[in-house]
Amino acid sequence: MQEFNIKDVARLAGVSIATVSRVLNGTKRVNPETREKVMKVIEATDFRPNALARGLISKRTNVVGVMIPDISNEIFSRFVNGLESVLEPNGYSLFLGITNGKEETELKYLQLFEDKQIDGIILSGVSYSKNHKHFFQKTRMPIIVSGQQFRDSGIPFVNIENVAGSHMATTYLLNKGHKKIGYISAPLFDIAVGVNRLEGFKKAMKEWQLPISRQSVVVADSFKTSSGYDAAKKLMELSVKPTAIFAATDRIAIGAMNYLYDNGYSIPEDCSVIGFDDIEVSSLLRPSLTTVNVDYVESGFQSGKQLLKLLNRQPDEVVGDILLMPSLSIRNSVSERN
Amino acid sequence: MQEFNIKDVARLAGVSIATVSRVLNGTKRVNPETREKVMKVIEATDFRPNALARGLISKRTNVVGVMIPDISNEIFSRFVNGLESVLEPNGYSLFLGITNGKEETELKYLQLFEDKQIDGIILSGVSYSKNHKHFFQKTRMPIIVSGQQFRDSGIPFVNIENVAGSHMATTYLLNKGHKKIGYISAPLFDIAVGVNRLEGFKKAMKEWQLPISRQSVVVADSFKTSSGYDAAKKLMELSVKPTAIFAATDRIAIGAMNYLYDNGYSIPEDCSVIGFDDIEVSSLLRPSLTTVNVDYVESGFQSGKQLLKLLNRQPDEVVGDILLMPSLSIRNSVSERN
DNA sequence: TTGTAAGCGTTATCAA
DNA sequence: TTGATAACGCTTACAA
Repeated sequence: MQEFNIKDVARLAGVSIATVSRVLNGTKRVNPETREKVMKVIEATDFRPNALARGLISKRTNVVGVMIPDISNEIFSRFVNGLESVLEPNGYSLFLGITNGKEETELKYLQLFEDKQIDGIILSGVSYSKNHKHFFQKTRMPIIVSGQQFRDSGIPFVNIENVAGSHMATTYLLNKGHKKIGYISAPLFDIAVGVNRLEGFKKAMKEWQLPISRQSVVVADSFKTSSGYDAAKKLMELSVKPTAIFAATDRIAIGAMNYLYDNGYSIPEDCSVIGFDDIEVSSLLRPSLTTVNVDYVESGFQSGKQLLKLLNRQPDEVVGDILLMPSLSIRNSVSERN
Repeated sequence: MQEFNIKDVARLAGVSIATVSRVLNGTKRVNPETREKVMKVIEATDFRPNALARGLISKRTNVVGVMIPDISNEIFSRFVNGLESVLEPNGYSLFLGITNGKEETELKYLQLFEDKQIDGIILSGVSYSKNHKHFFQKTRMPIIVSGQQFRDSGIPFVNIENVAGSHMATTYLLNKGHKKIGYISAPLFDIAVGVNRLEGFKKAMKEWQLPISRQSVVVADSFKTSSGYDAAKKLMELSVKPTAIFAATDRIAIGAMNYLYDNGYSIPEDCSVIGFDDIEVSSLLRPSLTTVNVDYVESGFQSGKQLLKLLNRQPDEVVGDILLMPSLSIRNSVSERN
């Protein structure tokens, strides 16, 4: 590949390879004159040191491994975006592991990260099996997990205040006069998005001393739009129709909106809709979707920052967890109700 | 990092490191018994060879560098998705370079790819300066470029039939009876999306012997929704309003739709809208957007396949270019007109 | 079939 | 301040 190596540079500059290495790394003192001489050769030959050889001995590769289930999901791509914005300026590049949600692939990448002597790992949307746990216990790699937390693993996390977020959305609806609120939950195997967001809804309803009928909470089959569509159907076919629907994710909310649209309900007059995530589409829809804004770019940014802390930490320094507070993006899908 | 190395395995198995290496690589014949013995130690110790050391000598890293301007842009994230779906099963992992459109960052990653002895490069949405050209001429790395083409570079490309696509969309409008069509072009510095798509529009109009007034073609300031909004405003303020708007990208089309919606025009009754790309939102909008479907996942898939060909090619084998034909996604934003 | 030993291109250690 | 030289962990001739 590269014709030139450090040996050639040393020869051309009339010094030893050790000196060239010192110039390259800025380590230790080098006589300005020799330094100049070497630099000239380096520039003239366009020499660049082999990163593999470098990493082999120095044990540092300046690469961070990122593992996510799906890059074409906006939530993760924005996360990676935020990650990159803090890691790149600090000299780290990204090694991307896309798992498609398969545990087997997850474990494969975890091993690959070690094989390649990557400096640190960022995880988001990955499972937490016995095998994972085993890996986490054995490895010495710095790890940050985002959008979830691995209980008792000691792995620092960056997560969203999901409970507070849905509490916020529910309270907003309640303040607007809605009492009959239908909740479309995300699948409950997802603790953060499924369980926690439902919890925030229940909490707010309880605070207003409003009962939650069994039928008014529908658990969507998946995170897809179509599941929101189906769930909204169930909700609107109840004898007591809700005046507002709160969906655990924007995608699900959009499915619900489409059901309403397709069946002649006007939004928000006949039924208000509120979502969670604030994906890009939400502001583009007409009516635009009122939703809980989660800054996934920021989440990536913070995750990257935490990893940098782990990478540069002092022996006794502790890197804590981070919880990001969502906010409300008020748009046009919710109206007043008496 | 890894406590164990090949030496330890060799010692524990009572063989030489060369034998362990042979077992590891399946190269050359190894006595089944010794092989068994070694395998047992490998499994018992959970030994995994150091990829850096391996790459250093073998000159292969099983890593492909991917360079794109923005991962949070759906078009690129789907592209990466397609790429991964063909590269991962073939044993390659992705090294991701996000450039944010900065030439400086592009060049940095190009060098990084070489430093890290990456096996091949996939480029999409990158510029083509003198420096780039220089790099491409010097490097021996297999490269595939997608969504664009580097003239006279000899670099195989995978691209979309942009001219045919917009010709198709225009013809569709014409067949629906539209004669006064407003075209919102993407910025013209982008050859593929700006120039080529405009060309297809003009071609179709010419075939129908319809004149194109100067005002009926508006070049958007950017690829953003807001630019589509502004452009639609210009179009609808003309003395002769168009009965249909063709926007060079869905994002721009959505901006146009929002302008129409906000100003009391109903779609498609008052004005039809057609887009290009078929991003996810388009099917979610109400009315859903009729648009030219471009399969970016497929584009990534094909790019990956072409790179694999380059990586495994015979000395005299030629890897050609690929042009992907888009199709029409007919939805509800276009109506008949007399 | 197996082992010895020479690299791969760096950094790090120790003298000089 | 500089230069030999020994690692780093592996693959691969070449010998045995």
